[in-house]
Amino acid sequence: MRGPNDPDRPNRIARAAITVVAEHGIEALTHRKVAAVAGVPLGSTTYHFATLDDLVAAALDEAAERSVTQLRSWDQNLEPDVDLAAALADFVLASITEQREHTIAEYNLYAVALHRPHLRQAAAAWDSALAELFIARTDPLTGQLIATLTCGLLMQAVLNDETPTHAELEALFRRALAGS
Amino acid sequence: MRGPNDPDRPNRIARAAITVVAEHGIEALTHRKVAAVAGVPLGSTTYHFATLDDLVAAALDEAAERSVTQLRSWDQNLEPDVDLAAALADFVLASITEQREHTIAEYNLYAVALHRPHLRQAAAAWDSALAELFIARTDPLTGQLIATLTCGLLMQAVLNDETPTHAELEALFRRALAGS
Amino acid sequence: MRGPNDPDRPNRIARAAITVVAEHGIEALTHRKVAAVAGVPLGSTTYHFATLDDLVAAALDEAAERSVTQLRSWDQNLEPDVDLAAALADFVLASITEQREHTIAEYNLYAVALHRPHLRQAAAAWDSALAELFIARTDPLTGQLIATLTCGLLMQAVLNDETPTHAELEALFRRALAGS
Amino acid sequence: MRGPNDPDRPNRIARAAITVVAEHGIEALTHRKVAAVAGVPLGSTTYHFATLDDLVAAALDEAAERSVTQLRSWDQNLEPDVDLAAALADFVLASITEQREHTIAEYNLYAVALHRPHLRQAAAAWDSALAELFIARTDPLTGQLIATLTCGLLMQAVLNDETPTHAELEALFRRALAGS
DNA sequence: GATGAATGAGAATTCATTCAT
DNA sequence: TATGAATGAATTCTCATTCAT
Repeated sequence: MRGPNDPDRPNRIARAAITVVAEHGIEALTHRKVAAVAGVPLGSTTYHFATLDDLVAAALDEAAERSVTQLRSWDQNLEPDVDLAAALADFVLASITEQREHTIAEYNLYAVALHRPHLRQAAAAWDSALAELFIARTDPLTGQLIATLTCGLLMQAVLNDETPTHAELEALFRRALAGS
Repeated sequence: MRGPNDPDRPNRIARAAITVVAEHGIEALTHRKVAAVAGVPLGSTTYHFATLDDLVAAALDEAAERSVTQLRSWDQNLEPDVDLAAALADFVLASITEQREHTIAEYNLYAVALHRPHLRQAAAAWDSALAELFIARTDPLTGQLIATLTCGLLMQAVLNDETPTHAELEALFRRALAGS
Repeated sequence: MRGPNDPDRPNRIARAAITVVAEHGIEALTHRKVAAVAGVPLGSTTYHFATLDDLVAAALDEAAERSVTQLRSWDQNLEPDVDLAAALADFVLASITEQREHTIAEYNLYAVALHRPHLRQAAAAWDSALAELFIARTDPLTGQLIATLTCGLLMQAVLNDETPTHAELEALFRRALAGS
Repeated sequence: MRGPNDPDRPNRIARAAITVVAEHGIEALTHRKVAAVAGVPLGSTTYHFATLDDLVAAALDEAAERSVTQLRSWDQNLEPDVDLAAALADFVLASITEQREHTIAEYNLYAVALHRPHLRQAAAAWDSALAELFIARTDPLTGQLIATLTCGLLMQAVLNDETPTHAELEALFRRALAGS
């Protein structure tokens, strides 16, 4: 259902906003571009998100939620006796290849949250979810370490034109997990 | 010297750009705001940086350079027998308190670099400098680990309203250094 | 009765329009604001007044009617041997204090009528009523003089931040009545 | 001189604003219409008058100033032994015929001033000028009476489709002057 | 070299109006 | 009948950029 009464329209608009941010950056996020990408009339974007701020907030929420959902699903699908270091390397690689657009959008939106206090909560939620999940699999200190490391890795990796190898990533995680 | 012939004007403009980005985000960076913050005429900003893109690039270069310079100076001033974990915790804390504006600007500018390939080099330089420096103090794997962890920590810390304690930071670094 | 079937709704909407005009001026009159002030759904304003022009016309009619009604009631309640100059001063004072909002709205709506020929009739009606009434109490020339003077006084008074004193107003009216 | 460097541009824009208001009312005053009437680029209107409020204020000032200037010039050109009642009738007639556009604009702008406190000063200045001038020719009470009467007459006359006759106006003024 | 006036392109946003329900 | 979701048109306003001085 994609007509004027599509109840999913707000979501579609938010997802389009994520795409625009991923492709052109937050400074290129305009109602017009989002409308074009979402395939909805211009008025529809302002109808559902009265101000650009609302749109950014919705996009940030949506991105964070999708991210956490994906992370949890990844976590739950791990084999019981999985090699965590290798699995984490897989996760990071997926995040910067197939999920690249999404990861880039997320970091952009995080950057926006830096100077919009009311968006910080959503941004912090992802960090917390990451940490909690890894803590559950290891211990508080190691979990936090892995979480923060992952955050840094993703950021550095999407910024670099060269994708790190699985071996490099795995070595880092193995090293981080070593002391536990 | 602050007149029309001040040879430091380009730098002053670039620094003003960093301030604007730190305070209002990249999407609020305009020639006008920069001119106002720098205390120079509007025409001066376009004279020295023909397009807004040039200005962003200059700001990113300046931010990265300042950051690396500061990092190196921190490194060189460390006592020979310093406790690295504690020193790193100090560094992170300073980055998110006294240097907060600068750190925020830096992450904003990195976010911009995500979708402007020609800016990525400058952004990646900071990552490299960080890694090299820590590698020199430890070993390749540990150094990379510490560098990436620092990157993640700064990002997370600057996003959170609560400043992490020195103890928490130190514990994380100590844990990361443990296996070396 | 204030539900969907309230037969007074059109009137309530028209009165809300007067309030909006009084507070923010004709250029701020929108269906949305009127709906909010009237406490009715947005659709209700367009249902009863298909276009904004219709709404303005209804507001002008309502304002003129209220004004005339009030004027007549004031006239009928005058003591037989009243001092007309003093009574007129009372009337003007009341118009720019208790009735201030209404007076302001009226002048705004008159201004609108200046370039909407079909609204001029309603606007002119108030002038006529005023004149007729004063003529009945005096003579054609004096009545017209008093009416026009009142019109000017209201406009000037409502534009000035300082309220004229009763004595000033009375003196003016007494002077105007002097020749009769 | 009508090019980009015409120093009279702000004035021309303000005058165009008066024309627009006179023809279509304050609610139709837009930067676009003013630019079209003034024959200047759209950007020029916002360059010289950053907000629509500024433009309205400039128009009001200009209208009030022109009005006062004209009034003073009329006053100074009166023959020493002129019949004031007849001269005033002439003045009013001219105001609603040749000067009709200007008079209408003025009343519109006064209406705007009703809910924009910072514009009221300019509006009140015209009233004061009118009163002072007539007071100088008569006495305080009569002068004020004539001034207010003139104000009311102009308002009523521009609102009516029928122009009052010279005789009617003269009779009113003669009656108002009678007691002096 | 330096400046700031000028302008055209494009932004967010608002809203009258329509129309399905 | 009554509503409010939806949209396209129009508005104010901002600004990068150009260019005469």
